[in-house]
Amino acid sequence: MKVTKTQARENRARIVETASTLFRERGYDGVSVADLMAAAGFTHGGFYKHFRSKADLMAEAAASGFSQSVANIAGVDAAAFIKEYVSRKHRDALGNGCTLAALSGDAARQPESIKEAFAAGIESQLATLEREDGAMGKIAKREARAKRIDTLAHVVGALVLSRACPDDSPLADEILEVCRSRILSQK
Amino acid sequence: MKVTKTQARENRARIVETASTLFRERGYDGVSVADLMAAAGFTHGGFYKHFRSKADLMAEAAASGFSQSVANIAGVDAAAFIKEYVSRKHRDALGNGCTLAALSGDAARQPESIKEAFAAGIESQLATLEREDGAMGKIAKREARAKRIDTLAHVVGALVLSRACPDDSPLADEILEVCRSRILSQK
DNA sequence: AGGCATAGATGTCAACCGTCATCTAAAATG
DNA sequence: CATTTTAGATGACGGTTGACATCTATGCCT
Repeated sequence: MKVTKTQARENRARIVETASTLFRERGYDGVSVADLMAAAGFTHGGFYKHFRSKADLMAEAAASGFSQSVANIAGVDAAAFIKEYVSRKHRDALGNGCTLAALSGDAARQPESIKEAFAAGIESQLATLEREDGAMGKIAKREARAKRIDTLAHVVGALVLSRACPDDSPLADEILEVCRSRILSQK
Repeated sequence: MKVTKTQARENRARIVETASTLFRERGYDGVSVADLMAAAGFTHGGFYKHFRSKADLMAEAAASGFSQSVANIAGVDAAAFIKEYVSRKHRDALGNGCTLAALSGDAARQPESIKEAFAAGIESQLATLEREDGAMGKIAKREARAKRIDTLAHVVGALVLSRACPDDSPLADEILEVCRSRILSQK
């Protein structure tokens, strides 16, 4: 059955959003096109009317995940960001959490087009963390960027490591708590 | 054809080692049992004479990767470890690099038995980094462990993020260099 | 030396993969 | 209102997946 042009665009967006969540939960190889379309409420056939390939969707879904993250952290200061990011709640919310933490490992083995989406996602994440700009010299500016990159890597590493531990294991929580307090104090 | 008992044990070990490398390169879902056995020089049929399932092998391969890492960093001091870990060479050596950096993202979606192998791997990694023990009070000891956990998360995050960027992209190198110098200086 | 146990080869299984050709019914266009 | 366009459904394709049953030839134990 056919559908309004606007409806079709909405459906497409729904596929991308569903994919974004599903990929974070199960990884790129853990989600088939048929799974995905079923989760979005369609049969698998229509997929290729919207996307040229699964890889194309992977890149779009990543971009969607990043812009969702950016929207979530817009307006919060560095300390609040760290506290939310390095938390049990975030760790246990795989499908709705940060795309970087959930899929960077997978992205490393994917085609260049997806890595480009990740690089763009990292940059936009860094730009959003930029809260204390104002008047700054060149050196201070470079230093501020370095600090943001370093902090981002740090929080991602903490989350990734904690998630690799068994659910509810002491080590998983210890990693989170230790890293959270240390990242905050050295900011 | 049958084979000596020792030969069979060697063959089994070869399968585990091959798996350890292949999994790091392509992820758990990116390596089929047939691929793996072929890479180790066998046909796929014999696999289930050695392992109860693919998941069983995944856990063993992870353990093998961790003990390889531990052997590599035994005897080096913290600064040298950081310099080697957060380097282009390590980043570009996926199959021979740290299992934590290559597969933690995948492990998060795997059965509990594999996460247990990762938790054990993290602990042994921490124990190996323990170089400056000597006489220490309880508080100092806890502080030292916290520092090691924090550093491990930090270096893993740096590598994971750098690998998610396009090959030879400026951002990939920037992340590595920024994080390396910052982790070293704040040690 | 002879029978048993077993490593590995071979082949098969149903389920699944990404991709696409085809059909359809309704929306868009005129 | 007639024509063209197209979103989505259906179904099929060649290939691959993890798993396992079977066979065979050989090392092992008595």
